[in-house]
Amino acid sequence: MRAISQLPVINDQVPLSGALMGNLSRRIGAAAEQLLGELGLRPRHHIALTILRDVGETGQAELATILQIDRTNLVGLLNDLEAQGLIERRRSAEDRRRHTVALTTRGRRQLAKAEFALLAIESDVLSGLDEDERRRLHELLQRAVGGCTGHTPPGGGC
Amino acid sequence: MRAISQLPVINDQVPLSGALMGNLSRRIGAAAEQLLGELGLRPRHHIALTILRDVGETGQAELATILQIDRTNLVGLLNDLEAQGLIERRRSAEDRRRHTVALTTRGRRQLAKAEFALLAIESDVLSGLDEDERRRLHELLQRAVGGCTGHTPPGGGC
DNA sequence: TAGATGCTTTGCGTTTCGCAAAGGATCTAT
DNA sequence: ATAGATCCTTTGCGAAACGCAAAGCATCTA
Repeated sequence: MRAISQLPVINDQVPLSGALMGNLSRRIGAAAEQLLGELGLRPRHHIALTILRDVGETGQAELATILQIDRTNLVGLLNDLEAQGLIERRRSAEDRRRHTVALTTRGRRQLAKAEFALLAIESDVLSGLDEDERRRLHELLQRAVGGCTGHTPPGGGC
Repeated sequence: MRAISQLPVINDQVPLSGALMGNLSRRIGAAAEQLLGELGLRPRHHIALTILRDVGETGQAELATILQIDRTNLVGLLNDLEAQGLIERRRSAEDRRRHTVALTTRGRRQLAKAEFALLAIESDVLSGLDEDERRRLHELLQRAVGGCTGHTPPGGGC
């Protein structure tokens, strides 16, 4: 979490927003990583939990696609989460080969806890903006992500 | 460029902007990486060039601090750039132990070229926003980065 | 019954970093 | 001047994060 690609500080002379967003999200990310660590999670665990909450129970193959990681690596990730009791693997009733993954109540609580703490981090990093501006920023970002919102389908592209 | 931590797609139920910015900057980053590759640059090269343009001629130790990377690794990065004639190492007149680094004219041109192309990428990724909204987004981001703008001093924090 | 599919495990190779050690050049202090 | 620090460079080691391929088990489909 200290690589060059992780903490560039760019004074964009050309109106490039990408660098600014990258900078801010990295600052947030750095703080978030530490915070999540205290909860026994790594960033990717948090991401996986979030996705699981949003899409609901899913098969592993699909989950790997959404997360854009290799299936074999997803296994280890899920093992971690399962060991902490945050998710459950269930055999699908229709196709008993499949393992379906779902958040447990404990997982839901942990996720909520993490997000509450993350909110505090953001307030801190975005302290240059007042309440109203933060709202507008969030709204603009959502519209920007828009178009291809809702967990980029298998293709990924947008 | 396909790691899990690189392409999370989060539907923030809690108003978290970090995830959204991360998402957008990663989309931009992915396209940027390819584009830069065609110019013979890697993202970190681009970052280094940008910093060099902004801060002007600097010693390597200071540069490493700004970039938040190890001095020993900076050497290789500079070797790459020097091999392409984008930067120059000069021995400092005051302290001949020091190597001072500066953009060459060629480096300046290459950087301008890269930024022009990056602008096109952003327009594409931010197509959900109109001209005016993009301006506002950029302004908000700058204000957010603000507070501790100007290349985070050695401490880094902000 | 044969073949395909889904999850898991293991192991290999790559890339990217930080860090430590050592050497040459040069500055600073005594 | 001589000793010690400082700056850059090189080399090598080790860790972490991934992709990928191979193989096994359970299960579905034809």
